[in-house]
Amino acid sequence: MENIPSIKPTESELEILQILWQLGKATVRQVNDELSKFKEVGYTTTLKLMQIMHEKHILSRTEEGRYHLYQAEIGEEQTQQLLLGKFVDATFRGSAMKLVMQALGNQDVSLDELDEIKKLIAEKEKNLNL
Amino acid sequence: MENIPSIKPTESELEILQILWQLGKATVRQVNDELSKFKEVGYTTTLKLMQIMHEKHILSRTEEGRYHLYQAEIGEEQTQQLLLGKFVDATFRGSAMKLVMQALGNQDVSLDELDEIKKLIAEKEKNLNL
DNA sequence: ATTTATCTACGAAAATATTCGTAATAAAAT
DNA sequence: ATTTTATTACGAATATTTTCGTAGATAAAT
Repeated sequence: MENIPSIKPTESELEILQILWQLGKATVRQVNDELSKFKEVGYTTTLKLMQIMHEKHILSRTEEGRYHLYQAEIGEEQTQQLLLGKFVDATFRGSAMKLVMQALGNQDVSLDELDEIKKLIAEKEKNLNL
Repeated sequence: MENIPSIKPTESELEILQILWQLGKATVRQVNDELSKFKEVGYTTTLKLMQIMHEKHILSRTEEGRYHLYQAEIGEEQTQQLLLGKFVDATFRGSAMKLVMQALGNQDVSLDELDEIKKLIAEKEKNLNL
């Protein structure tokens, strides 16, 4: 880990990353099984994608006997941060504020979660006031 | 307007939409000039894209003498909402909460803006408590 | 009136992303 | 031992997105 991602994973790559962030290490078969739960995808398609991701150093892999164990080389939060920045720029013209307002306004967020957000805001305000 | 967007504009299309949302109506030349401020792009490239967007009913156009005036057919907030939903799913596994936390934590948000967000949260809580 | 500049239409090239077929290999099952 | 199954490697086909060259038309400039 610890390779600041500067290139954006594609959508398919992100799907695979999500699975690997959850599983830690996994074989192509495992990843493909997970993918198959929500989309039709051939085994060799997944394989090829993971090989490409390996070439790009998005994934590392170790040989375990006959097969390969793959692992994400870029961190989840790190990647989310990168994608979030680009998304804010492209979709909200750089205004994180607008994005947050829309997300709070229209996506599902529970009371407890709102509380957590309030805490975070309080923290932030404290820091900004220094 | 009033055509709920279900297809996602591509990145280039979104760039053009951003400009048209700002300008209202505009010619290809105007849009291309705006685009040129932050990226190299040939006139015919922009033209072609806008023609394609017109075919897809993302843009409407009226003929004014020799040239065309284009206008966004899908609303800004509507589109942001659509893209936000997909983005939350793809990047934050559906958790708007996580997205908001990350956005507040790491993107630039001012004190005033935090205040606004607090107000929105208070509103939301009121509604949820009913 | 001719030339120059500007616009649209169109097709196709280039770049990028996704999918999959086939072959080689090795393990597992019969 | 042979067959079946599962795996990787590889190349190429397909699909999608982006870019741009060329041609035709019309207005503007000379």
